Amino acid sequence: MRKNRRTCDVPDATVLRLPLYLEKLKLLQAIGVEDVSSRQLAESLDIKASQLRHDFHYFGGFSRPGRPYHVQKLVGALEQIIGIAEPVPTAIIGAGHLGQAIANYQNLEIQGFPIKGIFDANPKLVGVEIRGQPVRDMDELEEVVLKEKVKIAILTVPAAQAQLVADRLVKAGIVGIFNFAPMDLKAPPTVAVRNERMAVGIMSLSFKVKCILQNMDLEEDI
Amino acid sequence: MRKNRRTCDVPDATVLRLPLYLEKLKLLQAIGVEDVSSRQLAESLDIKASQLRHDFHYFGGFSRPGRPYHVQKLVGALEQIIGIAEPVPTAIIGAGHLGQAIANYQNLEIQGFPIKGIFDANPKLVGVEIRGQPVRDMDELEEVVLKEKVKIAILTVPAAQAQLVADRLVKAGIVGIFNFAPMDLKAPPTVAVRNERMAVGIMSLSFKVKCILQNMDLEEDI
DNA sequence: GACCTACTGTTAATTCTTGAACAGGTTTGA
DNA sequence: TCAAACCTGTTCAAGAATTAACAGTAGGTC
Repeated sequence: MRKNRRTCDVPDATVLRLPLYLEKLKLLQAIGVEDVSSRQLAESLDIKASQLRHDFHYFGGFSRPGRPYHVQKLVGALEQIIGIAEPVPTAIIGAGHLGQAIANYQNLEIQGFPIKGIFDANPKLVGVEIRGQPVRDMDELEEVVLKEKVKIAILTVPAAQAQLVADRLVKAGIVGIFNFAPMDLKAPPTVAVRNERMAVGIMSLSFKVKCILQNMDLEEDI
Repeated sequence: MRKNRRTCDVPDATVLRLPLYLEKLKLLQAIGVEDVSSRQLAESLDIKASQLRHDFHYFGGFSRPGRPYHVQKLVGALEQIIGIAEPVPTAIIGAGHLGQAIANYQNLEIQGFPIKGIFDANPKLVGVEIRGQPVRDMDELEEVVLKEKVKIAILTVPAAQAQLVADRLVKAGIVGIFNFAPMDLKAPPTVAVRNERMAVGIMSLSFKVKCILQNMDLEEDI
């Protein structure tokens, strides 16, 4: 019991690296590599080996000292830790371009997030088939969430409706919300929310672009 | 000159918050608010006021001591810093669902990133109109980048082609690449790259979901 | 004018992250 | 059997980021 609790008390920075480790390891697995050392794995991810071992140390016991990691075991362990050892039923709310883009992204299913429902309020979209399943009316939301035991909702509705929909999802028993609407959602602490902001991404890129251009100008002046 | 250089020597963590500040400030501006204190602004963003002042301190001189910030001035200053005071010509490479979703996201243009070209290798997509402009063939890429002075490219092509396209973009003189392909791009240091990984987002969410579910189980057991 | 309140810019302290170091354990090969 | 080459788990130091504290200014009010 204590161990479970400890497993969750991990820095965010580490949690964000776990998927990267998993991805690389699956790649290695696919080409038949059996063992990998912390140095090899870290190098391919452009981080320090000590950091990787440090990260793994939060969970402990991925290898025995002296031996490199066993790729397959490590993949299994990471899937357990991330919580995708069992598929996590997922729904997409909002079947606009972004919702469709995500629904069509087949890797989602492979990575452990089968799409159990796609919803939209627009009657023109309801009924349209996306990757073999129909877009459903928002009315069916609670019913499907309950029946399919949906745990995670991917929210791609307009900002104006995002909080409203989120409240419905929370009431329906959703545990995690992946929000693409350009606004920060509020939810009780029993629901995990991740706000994905495209604007943040492109603006932080723009900042760096501006710096590069300035430096180029400076060097020209010399 | 020195000041410019200093302006770029800012922690990533701070840079990532600048767009959030800007967004909130624009909202305030839209409803006619003229002044805002660090405490008010920080509270609405769920961060500490001291952190906000600390962030602004890297650039300096947004207000004079004793007086709150002037919303309009602050918006202008942040736009300068982020590099969107002048529009930044942008292109989208890959007109699949994700590319179309981004192209249709009108806020991009408003926020300073006008789309000067949408490209795809698929002949079936070439010519299709998206928000008033045709999808172009990849052959035209270099020409358009040069003519329209495109600075940032949004990459939504399959992982297998991402690096190839990126190399072409770099050669063509692109300064920033916003990469949505599930792989880390390599580029020379004169080109800023931001790799956006959806898998990382949903998996880190899954980790938290798992922790919440475990804690709920634990409490039930008591 | 004097005082009180609200505010910023700046520095100092604290907390979090990262990176280095090292104490063993394992295998290989002479 | 012993040494050399690797390897991990763990601890410790260095470096960043966040938060708190404070000095000093501005404006309002009596």
